Amino acid sequence: MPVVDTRQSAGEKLNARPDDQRKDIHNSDVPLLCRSCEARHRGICGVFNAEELTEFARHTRRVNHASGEELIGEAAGIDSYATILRGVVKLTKTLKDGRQQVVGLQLAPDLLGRVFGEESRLTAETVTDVELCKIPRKTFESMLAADSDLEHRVLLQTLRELDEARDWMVTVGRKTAPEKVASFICFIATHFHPTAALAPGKSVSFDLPLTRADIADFLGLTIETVSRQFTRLRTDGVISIAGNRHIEVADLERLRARCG
Amino acid sequence: MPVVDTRQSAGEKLNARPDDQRKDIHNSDVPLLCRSCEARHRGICGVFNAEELTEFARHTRRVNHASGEELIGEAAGIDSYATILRGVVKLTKTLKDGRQQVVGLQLAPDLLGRVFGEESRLTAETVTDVELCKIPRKTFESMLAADSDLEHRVLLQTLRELDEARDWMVTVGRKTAPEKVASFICFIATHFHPTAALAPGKSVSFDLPLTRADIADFLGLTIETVSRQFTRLRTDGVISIAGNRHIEVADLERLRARCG
DNA sequence: CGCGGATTTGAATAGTATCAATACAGGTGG
DNA sequence: CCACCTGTATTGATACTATTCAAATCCGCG
Repeated sequence: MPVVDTRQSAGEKLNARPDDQRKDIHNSDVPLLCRSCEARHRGICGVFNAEELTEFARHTRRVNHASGEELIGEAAGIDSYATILRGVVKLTKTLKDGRQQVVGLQLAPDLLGRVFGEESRLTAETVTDVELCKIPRKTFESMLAADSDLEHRVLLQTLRELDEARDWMVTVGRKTAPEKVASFICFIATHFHPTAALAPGKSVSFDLPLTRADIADFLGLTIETVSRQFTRLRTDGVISIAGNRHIEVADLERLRARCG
Repeated sequence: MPVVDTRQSAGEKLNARPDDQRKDIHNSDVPLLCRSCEARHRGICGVFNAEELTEFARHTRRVNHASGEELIGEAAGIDSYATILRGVVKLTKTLKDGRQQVVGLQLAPDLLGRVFGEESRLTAETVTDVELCKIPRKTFESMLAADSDLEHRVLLQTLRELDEARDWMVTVGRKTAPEKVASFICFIATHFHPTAALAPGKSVSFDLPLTRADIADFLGLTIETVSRQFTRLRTDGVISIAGNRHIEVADLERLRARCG
């Protein structure tokens, strides 16, 4: 079953803080680069006022990555953190013989990088074109040590990731292949296109950010099984598929009924 | 593969803070209840100096629970947090038809309860006799808001839980039944009996805190399959079993070789 | 010692993986 | 604009792992 997205309530919690009005008044002083940035409101840097943001932006650097690039390798040293501005990143773990498991999906405005970790315990790889706002590791860590509001936001994101990971453990560990695939489509529909979830009865359509191979690695299945389940959902009239990636869900409730 | 336990380094990080010596000088002022408490050093309350601890202890209450008791129900309101002083607690999620997945195991000195969560998204159940140090929800949350060191410790625990959850996703999603069971025994040996991990070549023995049913729910298998794999490990001479629960691992490396 | 729950063992079955071949989509260059 | 080409996805036949159902055995405990 899909997670309740805590981002909304997290934002409210922070916006309720007393010093927040001041931040809004200084809106016009925010760095040019940040002014149109969505992450500034919902992401990690949302805790900063104009002054802090200027200082922060001095160290950041926007970087683009094509789909399929490895951002962080397993057991690689971490030299920077990044906020995702656009696109989707998959977090994977790989066994010695090559079997792979996707352990998380991140998108704007998530923070990328395991805080307080000496080295990465997983691989981060882009699955779409991605735009990042990078900041050097040391810089971010000292800001984190100095700013407990910033650390608070990191905690909120970490808690959300933990909730999500645990939801997926149920799906991966206890659901059947048909249920897994239905759950995956539900997950994408509700998390990547939040408006969809709010229109019960209406049809929802979107592009899957992942290949069948990625979906298989996410669900602990093979590509063939994933494909067969997509076909089954299509022939049963629960979804329609256009050009492999584009999915239209006629009725989310009917899909949910198949999630176990 | 087992996680590197971050508790040690977390403790060091905090102990390195400048105000820490002061805390030690006042050791004799710590509340009687806390003085012999292991959790005070490694757990959440390790951030407090004597004064703070006295204030903290004014709100806490020690509670005992027998094995098999439900501490928090799924979708139940949370009215208190607790530090585990002794015993093991399993965190589970259940599908509508009763299929269950264990999504985490907690033991002393872990904090029990999803911070900033309106209601629990999982069930917490004791699997051994358990002793808790409970504190009312509101009290703990206001301390959390006021004390960023406390929040820092919560963040460290959350990060550790996230790492662990992701490790298990690989095991549950991508390993075979024999590998899953071997991984589980390894996990218990290294996490619940940390000294064991430090004695390569030497035999390790311990009691499993979980029943076959719990292990099955943890690994996404059936009891029968778990049992068969235990038998196989026994007949292969990798482990020996006494009275169902007691396990002796002759050579951890041989067990590790079967973890995939 | 005997009871009840937990565990082990066995045989049959179902579900998913594997191996192999085909079809399709999307991009490239003529 | 179309034909080609490559990587991706689908489909099919078979093998195998883990589940299911059933029965026997073991363990802890009164």
